[in-house]
Amino acid sequence: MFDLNSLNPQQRKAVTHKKGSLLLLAGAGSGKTRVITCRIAHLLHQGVAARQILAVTFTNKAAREMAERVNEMVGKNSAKGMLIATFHSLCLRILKAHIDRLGFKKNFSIYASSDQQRLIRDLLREIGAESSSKAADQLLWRISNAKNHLISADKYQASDRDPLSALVTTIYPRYQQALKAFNAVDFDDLLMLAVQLLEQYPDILDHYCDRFQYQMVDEYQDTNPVQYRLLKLLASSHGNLCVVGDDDQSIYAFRGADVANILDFENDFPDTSVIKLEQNYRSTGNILAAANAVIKNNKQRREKALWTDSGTGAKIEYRLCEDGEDEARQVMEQIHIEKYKGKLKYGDFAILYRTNSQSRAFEEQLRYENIPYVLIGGQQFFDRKEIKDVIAYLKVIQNPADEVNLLRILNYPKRGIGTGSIDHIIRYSAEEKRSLWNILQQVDLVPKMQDRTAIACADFVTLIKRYQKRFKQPLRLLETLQELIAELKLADEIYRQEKDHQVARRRVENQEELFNSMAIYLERTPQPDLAGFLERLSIFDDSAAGKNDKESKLSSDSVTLMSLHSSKGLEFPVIFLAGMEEGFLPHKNSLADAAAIDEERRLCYVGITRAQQQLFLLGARQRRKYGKLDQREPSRFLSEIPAELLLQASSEQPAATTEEEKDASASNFFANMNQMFGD
DNA sequence: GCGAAGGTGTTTTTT
DNA sequence: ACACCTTCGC
Repeated sequence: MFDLNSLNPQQRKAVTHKKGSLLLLAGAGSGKTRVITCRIAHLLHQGVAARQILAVTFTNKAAREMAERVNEMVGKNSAKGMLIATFHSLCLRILKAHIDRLGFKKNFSIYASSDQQRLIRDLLREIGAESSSKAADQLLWRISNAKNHLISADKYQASDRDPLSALVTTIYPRYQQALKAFNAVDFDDLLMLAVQLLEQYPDILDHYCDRFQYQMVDEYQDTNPVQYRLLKLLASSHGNLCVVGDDDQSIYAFRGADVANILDFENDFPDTSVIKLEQNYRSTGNILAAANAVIKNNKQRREKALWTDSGTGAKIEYRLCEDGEDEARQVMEQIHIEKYKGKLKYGDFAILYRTNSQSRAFEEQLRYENIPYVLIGGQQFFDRKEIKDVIAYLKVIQNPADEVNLLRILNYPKRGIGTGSIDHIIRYSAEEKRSLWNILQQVDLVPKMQDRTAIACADFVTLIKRYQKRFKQPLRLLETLQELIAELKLADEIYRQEKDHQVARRRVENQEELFNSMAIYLERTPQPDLAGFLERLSIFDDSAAGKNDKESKLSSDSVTLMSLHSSKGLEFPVIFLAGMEEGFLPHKNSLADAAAIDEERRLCYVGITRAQQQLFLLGARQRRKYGKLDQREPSRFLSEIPAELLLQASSEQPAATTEEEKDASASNFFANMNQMFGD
């Protein structure tokens, strides 16, 4: 249970607020997650049924953590029936129940970026346009943007000022048609189609309004127009919407987030109560002072006065390093020192950076030092070809209309259906206006087909159908997956294609990781099925990913590596903010645009405010880039931090490359240690 | 259908 | 620098 007296007056007011809309402006570290969870507990306590409560977050991690905390507070049983979901999983739920009204079948596929890419490139090729992956990415970006702004394919307008938009007007409708023909939706469709359903069908809207009498949204400053519309619809009948956010932590403008949503909330929802949470319970005074000093350089923001009563704490340290490798080494050194000095665990440290590619140097160094770590984000696991191949099979088994994935596996592993035959079948399917799967089932009716190819196609169809049956047995999902991979002899295929045995073995092991994902899924799901497993995979639930790191999973005492974006909402005793350089933070793509620079500054603010006790800022003088050396400048944000808060050090050492030099740097580490504890 | 050779881009952030 | 992809010759 929780104690209302343990909350400060503003928090208490927020927790006990019952009906009507509520805007909670919660500064970093002001205990907002605690307020949300307490509020849920309080509602339950007041007799609100769990199933009437909806809490929406942006990330699966946040959703999971919130659910855990509520469970701890009120017990698993009382929390049963409550829905804590991300925007995407909430919408997926809505679609799964009602998507047939929009002309899709319930076994629809979800297209992630690689599927989208393939599809767009095919469409570009069809109309004879350049179909490079870059061109496809640009188009997908535009289409995604349109969807985020609720602009459907028929409403999309080309603009003279935007040379690419003409192409979007041709491709976007075709893309949507193809998706529908393949019984597939993409990530943005999850939201857009859910909104369409709620707008077009009052009975569906009523059902959800009625079901979710109390709604809470975390990180409201990051909502984009579709998400805003969705919330507005869901709260339309009762207005019991409680949104929590901080305009200073708005960092998702690039995917359509509009800070105006939080700034105008009071106008949108009449009779809104506004509560500000300004007391910070996370960081030391110095860290807060630095954060405040940086963020105050932004013009458009709600003035907030974060304060703490927990003392000034240690100074913030800035290290100017020689290069990227040196930067990583400095972090390792500091981890050893702090761990020894402060009796900290590895799990108390996080290394944050602007771009995921920066993780590599740290990973190498952590591995070299045998320090356990977890890498958050970067969907590289599912981006691996060998994983995508297996998932393609599963998607086709689930939904044979999915032609992107059907074509991916039709001749993989090789079964004697060459590119010529495939082209022939595709052409025939277009002429007959029948789906590929439809044609394949009666491939003997296709004219001018070689017998051998026809037999191969028929065998393929039999295989898929056989597994469709097998995967219907929920208790044998794992075994069936293993049988499928064994029957396809995918391991042999990998060893045949990949000459390097080490690499090949790694790939095979990666495929086997999917078994772990499946096992985890089966453990956690009351009524498992193939569709549910695929959903988990495509919605990037990192718990479903099984993650490639077994050790760090088991002994969760690991250093955390992640991008600034994924660090939002988290906190660590010691934070290393790496790459404090112009071009990284602010990122080079935002240098020309003042609004973008402000967003980078908020990103910096987010990073600083993750630290509870100690903050280390690092940057390099030079970095290796495409093999060349690149000179770097310290980030402008560094100069916005008052000098008296900073302890500066610059690494004089040239980059150590040989083993002897590495030893030298190790002895240097002990020299530093002695210096620290000498007197 | 295979392998070699040459060409390309990679590095913004997420569901 | 390197991995990945496409293309071309067989």
